[in-house]
Amino acid sequence: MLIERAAAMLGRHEPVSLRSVVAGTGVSTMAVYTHFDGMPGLWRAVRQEGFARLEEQIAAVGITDDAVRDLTALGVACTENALSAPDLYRVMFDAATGSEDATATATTSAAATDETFDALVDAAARARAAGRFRADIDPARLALRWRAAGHGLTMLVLGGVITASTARAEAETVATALFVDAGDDPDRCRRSVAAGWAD
Amino acid sequence: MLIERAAAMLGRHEPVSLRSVVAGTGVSTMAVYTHFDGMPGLWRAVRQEGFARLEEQIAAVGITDDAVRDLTALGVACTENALSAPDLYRVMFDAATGSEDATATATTSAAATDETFDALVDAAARARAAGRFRADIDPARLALRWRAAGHGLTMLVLGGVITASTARAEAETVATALFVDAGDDPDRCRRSVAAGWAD
DNA sequence: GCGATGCTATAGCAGCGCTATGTATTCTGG
DNA sequence: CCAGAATACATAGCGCTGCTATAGCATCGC
Repeated sequence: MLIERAAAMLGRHEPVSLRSVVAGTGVSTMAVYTHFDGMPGLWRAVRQEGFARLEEQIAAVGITDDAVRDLTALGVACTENALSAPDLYRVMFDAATGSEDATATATTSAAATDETFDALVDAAARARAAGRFRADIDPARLALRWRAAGHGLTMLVLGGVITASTARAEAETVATALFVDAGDDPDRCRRSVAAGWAD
Repeated sequence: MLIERAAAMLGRHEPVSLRSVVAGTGVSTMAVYTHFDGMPGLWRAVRQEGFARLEEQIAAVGITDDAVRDLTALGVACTENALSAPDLYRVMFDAATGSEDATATATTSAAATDETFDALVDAAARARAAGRFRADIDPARLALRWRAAGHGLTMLVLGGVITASTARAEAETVATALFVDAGDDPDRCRRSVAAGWAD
């Protein structure tokens, strides 16, 4: 399928153009228009494919009785997904790539993000129910803070500003700071966060 | 100059192309090649212009005796700079935009980031010297955490995933969590962070 | 004054996304 | 089972992109 092909070319740092993506497949450029309504539609499909892969990786994170570990591990899964396919990640979250209308991209990203984001919110809610976080903590807000911080570190890695190992170390500190701020016990939080990276 | 023109067109959401940027200026397309070595060079120049403006806005943040407030305010200045010119911010930090070689963009961003980043590191160092942070805190690492979190929230706003007001609220919580984690007194930290937004 | 050097304008290249058009193929109704 | 309708296809070409080769012009050193 053209979507997988586009994603593969993206990973190989090859330019993905209307003509290059259909070259060798035997199909013509018109197929892109009948199936995807043009290149913006193909980018949209690639974006959804990226979110599907992210969702898959998110689902692979097991649920344990340590919800704080789970919450950490979910964030780690997002980051690992991004670093394993940087260009795809950029297509997913950067409205400029694919030169599509920014608002359309935003809608797609926001909707697709919600699904993968639910897992983090659930983990945060479970942690609160287990007494790890204060009762007045909004799980969605806490998950957003954690996800946004990870997203920022990831984007800086993708932009070449910092290295992946630096981001890894700082993410651990940030996670601990956020979760302790939400009410978790510092020592216990540190252990849970560390466990979140231990596969 | 073509750089300002390109930045202005970027802000007006107009497509910035070789021909469109020179249209009306009287100069020919060749000027872009003699002065900027092609479109990638022009994007590089626009990026530097963006960092210059950011540096200007960073410099406008006054130094007070409350270094934590200053550190917060510097992060706020970065965010405000981004939201006031979203497309320019994307060009600055997104390697894909301008379709330049990713590594070259990374080098430019990393180097230019260092200069604007120094102000945050200095503020963090002053806060540590004032006893607000623990002695074992690395100012550069703490500043990176704060900046990365703000960057992540900003990118999500630019991507349409969250609103600016949501980012504003979460940034305050994140800043407090990070600075308290670094050793600051919770109540005092909250006041300083809040003051960071109060212009 | 004059040759040399550097900048500029023009024309044209290959590539891009996209569309109009004619053809083939596949569903659908009787 | 077959005619008619609807859909998907390949081709050719449009206007645009970044870029470059060439020719003309200005300026500077001597």
